[in-house]
Amino acid sequence: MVGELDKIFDSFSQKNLFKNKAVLQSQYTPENIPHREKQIEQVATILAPALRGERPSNLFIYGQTGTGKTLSALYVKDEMLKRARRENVPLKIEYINCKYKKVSDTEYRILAEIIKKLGGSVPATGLPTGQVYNKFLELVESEKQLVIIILDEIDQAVNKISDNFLYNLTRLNSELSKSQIGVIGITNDLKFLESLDPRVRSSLSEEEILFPTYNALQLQDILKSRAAESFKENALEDGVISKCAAYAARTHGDARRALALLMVSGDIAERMGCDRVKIEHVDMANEKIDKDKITSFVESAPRQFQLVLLSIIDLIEKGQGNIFTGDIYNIYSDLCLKSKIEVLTQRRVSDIIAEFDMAGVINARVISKGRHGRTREIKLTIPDQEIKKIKSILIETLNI
DNA sequence: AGGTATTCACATGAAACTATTCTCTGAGTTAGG
DNA sequence: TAACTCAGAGAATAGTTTCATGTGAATACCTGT
Repeated sequence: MVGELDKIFDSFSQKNLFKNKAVLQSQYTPENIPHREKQIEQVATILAPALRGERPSNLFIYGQTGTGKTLSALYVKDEMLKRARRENVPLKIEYINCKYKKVSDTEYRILAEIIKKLGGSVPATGLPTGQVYNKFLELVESEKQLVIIILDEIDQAVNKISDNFLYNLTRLNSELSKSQIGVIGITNDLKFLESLDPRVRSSLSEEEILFPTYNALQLQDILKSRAAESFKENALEDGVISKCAAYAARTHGDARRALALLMVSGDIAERMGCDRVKIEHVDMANEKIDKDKITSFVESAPRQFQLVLLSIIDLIEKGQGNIFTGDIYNIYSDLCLKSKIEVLTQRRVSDIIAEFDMAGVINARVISKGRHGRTREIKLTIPDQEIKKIKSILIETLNI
């Protein structure tokens, strides 16, 4: 049955360029990680004592997005666990991503997450944090073992919680007798360390490793090795890979982006019925990625955000050159009144605008107009042809 | 003319408040022995 | 009597409001020439 269906699907898309698309997705862990041998080696060296049952130094990894930090860390983690199992070393390494909301972005949730991974359980909420700490300690102490915790995107956790959490975590060892804890922090915020409390800094970053950005050539290598597995033979025209690499290198050498670019290019080529991926497909893919990011953000944004954005678009369409916070707020509050949605304070709207800026939907710059005060000057980053489409999405979802 | 002081229109921060979500607890209820 | 249900208590979060303070430069206001 399944085989028959497959045949149908196969004949449907004759121009199947992919061999295994998953290889290009970001969750995929490749066999070898090009141009990170040195970093991986360093990580391994630092963590190696764990295999002898000694507590390794706390480690701090930093580097821009898409430089292979997480990948390398996970790779070392897997290798070490394999080894530990073989040699019967009581070692646990747990990976926590502090960024994904709903999963863990507060002290409580992170702890709960760790506990869950260690095999315990706590209610998702409702317990005093101190009790969760105890539970965690109990769990670690329940047998003699070494626990290494990898905290990815650790900066997210800290600016949400305060660095007390890290301080506690690094100090826990003094309360443990049988077991020990090691912490690996990963961040892409290069200034993160400076902003930490000195006490935390010194204990957390006993060792530091910087993951440099990839240059275009290195990106090409990465793309080539993945393309070989993901695309069918001869599916890529010459120059496609270097074009992807070049685009990604322009945005601080982000490998993740390079891979996404390659994948979307392949999708586009496939859909257009081409039997090879051409260079122009990469250009289209590049635009599409930007566009999709904005569209999905806009679609999933809360109502109030959408209203604010709609106000901005209104102002743009009225042809005003410069748009300021005050103007937006006026239009916005009118809009709210008309559609009977409660009006938020200017303070809040100001924050919403700032968030749009962060998301890259708009480009806001704080300027001073002298006697006429200080405000944000706002430009939309959505290309003109897209504005209408976004506007209709907004109107539709807002149901105005 | 050149120098200071004001002043605007918000930005930016911190604290406090609100609604909501989730668990746990224990009283009251039910069903079976 | 054990199991079950369900309202209420407590804890925590997200999203906001309230209050407070900060700020860059165009303009108003001096000052001495």
